[in-house]
Amino acid sequence: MNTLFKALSHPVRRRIIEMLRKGPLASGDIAAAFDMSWPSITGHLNALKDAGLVSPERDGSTIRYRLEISAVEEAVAFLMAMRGGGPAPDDTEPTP
Amino acid sequence: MNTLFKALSHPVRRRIIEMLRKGPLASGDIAAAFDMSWPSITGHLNALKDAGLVSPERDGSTIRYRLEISAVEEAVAFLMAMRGGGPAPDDTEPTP
DNA sequence: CTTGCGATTAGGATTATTCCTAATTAGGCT
DNA sequence: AGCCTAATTAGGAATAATCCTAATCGCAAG
Repeated sequence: MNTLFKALSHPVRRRIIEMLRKGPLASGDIAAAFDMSWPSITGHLNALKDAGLVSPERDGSTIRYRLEISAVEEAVAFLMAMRGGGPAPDDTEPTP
Repeated sequence: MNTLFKALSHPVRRRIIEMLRKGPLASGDIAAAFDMSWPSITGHLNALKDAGLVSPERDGSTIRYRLEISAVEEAVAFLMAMRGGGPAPDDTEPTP
């Protein structure tokens, strides 16, 4: 859960998620959309992957990243549980 | 929006939010619930306040913090817009 | 095999977070 | 006034995040 919210805490990573709403994109296409070096984007993609928010799939030489909507849902559910009257959500996985 | 998600990205801050679900709490009561110095908790409370997630109210010598549910809703709405088919959410306020 | 393109890893500099102790402010009480 | 409790601010050390350039890996043609 911590990895998930940490991943969501950077504007570039949120923008990447938005870009992937319409479908998977190649790493290079994502990098081209930012005024930032390609290796930096790879770092952000790794953060998103570690959070379960995206998953890479190879297709020949290019690597496409697909949005994993379930992880977004997980974050939504957590926040809803946070403000709702139900049981307190379990926020395991403390800072490593 | 960035301040909001940054505030949500720390487990202690999320736990503070959970604590405030049932009603406002004094700064000291919050600090007592953590194995952490009081000044550190003050720092986290300031982060939450800057994000609009909590608001302090003085009552005599104690200061009580109240959860601002609207800010949580804002985060929920943003995430739902992120995975939904509607227009892309505006993620203004880039990294300062 | 070699060359080229897509992409990631490695290493390092810079900046931001996090947390502590010590000092300070603010209010209530005698 | 003086003192005590509640809480914050100040300053600094340790850690983590961010971003770059240079080097490397993986695959597909020629």
